[in-house]
Amino acid sequence: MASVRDAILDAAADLLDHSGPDGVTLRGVGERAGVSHNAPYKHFRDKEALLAAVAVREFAVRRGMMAGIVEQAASPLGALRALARDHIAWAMANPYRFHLLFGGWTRHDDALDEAAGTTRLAFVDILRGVRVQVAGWPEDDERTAALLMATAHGAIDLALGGHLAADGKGGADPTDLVDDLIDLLSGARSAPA
Amino acid sequence: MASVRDAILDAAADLLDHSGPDGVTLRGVGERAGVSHNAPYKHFRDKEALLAAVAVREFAVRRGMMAGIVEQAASPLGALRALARDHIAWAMANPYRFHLLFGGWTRHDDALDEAAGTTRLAFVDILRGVRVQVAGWPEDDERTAALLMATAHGAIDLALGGHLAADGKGGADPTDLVDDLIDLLSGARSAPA
DNA sequence: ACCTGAACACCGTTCAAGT
DNA sequence: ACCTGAACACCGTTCAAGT
Repeated sequence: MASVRDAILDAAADLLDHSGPDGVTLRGVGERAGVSHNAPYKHFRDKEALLAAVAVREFAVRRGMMAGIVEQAASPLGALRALARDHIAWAMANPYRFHLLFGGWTRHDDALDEAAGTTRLAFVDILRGVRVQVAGWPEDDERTAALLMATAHGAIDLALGGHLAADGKGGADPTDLVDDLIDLLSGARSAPA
Repeated sequence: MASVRDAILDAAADLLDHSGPDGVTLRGVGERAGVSHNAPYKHFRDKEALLAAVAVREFAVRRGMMAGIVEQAASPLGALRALARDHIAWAMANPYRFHLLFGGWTRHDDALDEAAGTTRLAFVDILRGVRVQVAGWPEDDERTAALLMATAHGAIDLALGGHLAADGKGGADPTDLVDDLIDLLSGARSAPA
């Protein structure tokens, strides 16, 4: 085991976390993985395909985390709140991975599309449970999922970019904002106050 | 007029729109502006400072657009909805500019910080008017602004990345999602349905 | 099938000059 | 003060070889 392919993926993920996508150089990956600077080309079409493979692997890990959180939650609404907290904490701690998974992909990749789609459907499934539990919750789970994903994604991206200053009055971190939205969806009036 | 500095900024903005930040090469900028490939260094510290200057200029243009839209609106709530539509349309039509202005900035830049801050405050001012007009609207304008910005930003970024497929059931474009949130904030129950 | 080393066409940035 | 051309240290990618 511990194939060269896996060593290359590990090296790429490491470099990504420490220096961002531009820091993932094929030469650096090769050195870290103990192979030549273009050995990666025997396993991945090019740098973009290598990063896509890193993303697919991380999507699987995230899906596993989600399942564990849902299992331990006391209620669907509790699961939703725990998922949001976990997702935000993961993104803030791993900004480059977050951007890799949920940012724009330059090229279409079937495996990546499927990994993202499966993860999204798992989330919609959880929302179905919330709707049944919470009176007055919106009917359209796909649309509510899109709204929650948009707010969480935007809050994270703005916070990472420093556009969501938590200092001074009115400061709110991503978790606060998503909690506000969940309150609104639950029917509590004047949630952000 | 038409200083070399402006010609360099125009060239950089052009290249950005057509090929993204990686497509903004100093050599390309120089050629397009009719100067050598390192003349830009006499006007900007480096490539990052050049892009920051492009962003500052675009922030000013956007602020002017905002003012015009607010002037023409029939009510504060109408102004908010029109602003959201305009912002989303601008971002979807100019994805690289959107990412440049609202994505992460690698380095701190005073002019950029001020341009973004001024634009944000203008938006908070508009929300104050909405709160007065709409009964039941949340009290904390800064926080409501953050929530609206997060949702719009996230919806745009996900849509640009193809993560918000409008095909199939449950599809929703960014404008729909922001409208849903405004409905929720306005007190309409079960908005997304 | 998997890997290597040399090579090519790019980059951003620096520097010694020029006006 | 503003600009240029050569040069340096990088990149991603390709290719002819090697096992």
